[in-house]
Amino acid sequence: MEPPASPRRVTIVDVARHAQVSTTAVSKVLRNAYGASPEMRAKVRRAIEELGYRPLAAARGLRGRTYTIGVMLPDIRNPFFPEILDGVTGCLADTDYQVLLGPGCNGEKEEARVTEAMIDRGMDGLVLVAPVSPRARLEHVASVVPTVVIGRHSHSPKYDSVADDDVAGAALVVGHLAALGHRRIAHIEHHETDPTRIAEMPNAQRADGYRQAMRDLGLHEGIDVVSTSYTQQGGYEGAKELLARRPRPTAIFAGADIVAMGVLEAVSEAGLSVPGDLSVAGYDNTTFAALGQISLTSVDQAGREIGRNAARLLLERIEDRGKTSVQVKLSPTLVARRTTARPAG
Amino acid sequence: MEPPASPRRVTIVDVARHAQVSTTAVSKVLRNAYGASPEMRAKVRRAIEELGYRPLAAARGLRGRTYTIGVMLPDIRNPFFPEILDGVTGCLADTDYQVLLGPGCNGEKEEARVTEAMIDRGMDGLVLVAPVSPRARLEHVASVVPTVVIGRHSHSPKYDSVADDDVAGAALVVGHLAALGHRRIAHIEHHETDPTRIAEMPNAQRADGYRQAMRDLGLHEGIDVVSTSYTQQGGYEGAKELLARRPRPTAIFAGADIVAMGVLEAVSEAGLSVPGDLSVAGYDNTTFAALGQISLTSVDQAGREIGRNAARLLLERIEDRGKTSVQVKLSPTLVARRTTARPAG
DNA sequence: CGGCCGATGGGTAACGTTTTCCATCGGTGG
DNA sequence: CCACCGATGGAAAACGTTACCCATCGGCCG
Repeated sequence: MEPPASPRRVTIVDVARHAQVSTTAVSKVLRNAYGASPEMRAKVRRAIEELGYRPLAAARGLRGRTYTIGVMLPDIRNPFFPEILDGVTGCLADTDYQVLLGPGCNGEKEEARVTEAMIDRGMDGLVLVAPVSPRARLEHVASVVPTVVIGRHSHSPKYDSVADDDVAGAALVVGHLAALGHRRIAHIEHHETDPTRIAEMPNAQRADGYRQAMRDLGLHEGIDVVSTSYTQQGGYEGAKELLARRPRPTAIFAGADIVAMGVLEAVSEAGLSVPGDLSVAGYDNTTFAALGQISLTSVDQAGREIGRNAARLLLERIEDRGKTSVQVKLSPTLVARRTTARPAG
Repeated sequence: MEPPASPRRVTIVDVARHAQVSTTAVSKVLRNAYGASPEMRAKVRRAIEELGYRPLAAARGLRGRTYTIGVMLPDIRNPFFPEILDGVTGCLADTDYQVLLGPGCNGEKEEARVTEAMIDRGMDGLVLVAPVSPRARLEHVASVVPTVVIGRHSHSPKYDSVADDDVAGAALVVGHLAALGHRRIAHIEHHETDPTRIAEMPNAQRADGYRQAMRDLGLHEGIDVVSTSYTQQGGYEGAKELLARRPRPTAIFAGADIVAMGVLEAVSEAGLSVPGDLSVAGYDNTTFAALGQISLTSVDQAGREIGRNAARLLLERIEDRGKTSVQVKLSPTLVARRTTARPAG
């Protein structure tokens, strides 16, 4: 009575038979390959339509491509990453490629597992967003499959990279606060331990950019950096420490929005008001920052633009694996909101 | 000088040769299949280790499984979904299965594209989180590949479903507000148009639960529902409308946290204070809600538990595609925070 | 008119696994 | 001692697609 559970998938053979041509011909049409006349293409396309044929990626992957791009995000929770993803998918929407994401992975081990899994699944290209793995690991991945790395300030000949200019971003914040009249501007950074990564990571760049901007503005004496981590907890602890200073800083530049959230919590707990007693700025311009209740001054990284560039570079590299690597550096912009104002007094 | 770009991947044949056995034997070991002695297993495993062999999922998929589970999330931005994802990956961590995510897809068309893509890629099972596609579509997917649906209150014989008891969740909120002394408790719902979906969608259930709870508590006259959408904008507009009522409601139950964010914005714009002039509650207990600056009373859906259940059911269904379908309904809990209090006067 | 060439179409061997057999072998019950 | 049996191992045929190469066929050039 019931139709059989799995009515066997339509294959390229079915299409070929239905269109009265060879499987080779169908394959050529599928790939827009050379060697098929317009009439043939039309005939085959009709047959594909009529039969509802869809090529099986696994089978394609065995010989050619899987038409799949893998994107590795370090943390799904970070509201900055969806922007990047939108840029990537947007750029790939008109192509035959399909984007698949790895599950959030924090830590080298998880990263390795996910990248391996993607390679095993024959992905045609990988986009690694803010990976924490050492550079050698990234280069190994890139030697196996076309790869674009987002958010690392590295210049590898093996892969392309796209990143924001974090030094400039930090300078924007410092400049903004200084223009408001702040002198004692403190910074909360993410503590980096691994020496092989230290120069490449955005957090290090932001801290460097902060120091440099302070010096450039003649605020050398106001430099004050606390090392915790890019988490809400890290922001809370960092702020606790900074609020105990005498004299107290009049502004805190948190290295990430989530850090700023922790700062705001500590500040409110201390009975101080923002921006009356203290200005606070974040980084990433996440959804949090834009919320009316928070309205956090932050740095916007143009995530969509980053994603778009990454996708474009990846497609180019898939077409020509030997091409010389490219580094794209984009300029962030400042979004001033209600957590920053002139210092009191 | 340089090693060749792609030093050919290690295949099962290499392993077989290295271990001096047949490829069949290696395959058996890989799949823990019957017909291999302990010594043989040890020998093969050693060879795998020494050669760093990893099976190619694409090739496996052609005959057997790809050991890949696809998870479709409707919107990466919604901070509730990562919880579910954690539950799924956690449950699958000890297995050979790898989770891959579809990119955020809002709308039926995108959903169809992503599910098709996953099927084409030979995924062994699918987890669909809060899909908006009509039921017939879901059943079609489920007939092709083992599927678990999260967040739809449907009872299909073709797929398992896991959902929260949204009626109970709404009752928790109403009960909480009523216990605080509120009588005029308004609700902002997501407007559902499609009649085939209406009973299944969580938003409809929440609205129903709200009405029912109000009646049960004798607050029939206080029932007031505004239909907008589950977005910040929807919350903003809905609140505008509700704040214009005379008498004004003393509490607003937003159908989702993101809606509550819009409500808070409108309330603050109107010069009213929360919870002094108005209590506000959300739903989903997202990261937003927990932020100290927001501290929104919300309903926690135990996302991790949902994900865990979904993964478990999916594994069972992969093992036995014919098994009768199961519906799991979990109980939400209320998280009272600082946006709800006794009404003034 | 013969040879060559570009355009078109197809035959067939991969690709790396799993699956379905079949063979062997030592032991065991009759 | 023979037939049978469970345990073990392997040969070979799938799986659905693409890549490589060859065949054919007009037309065109010399």
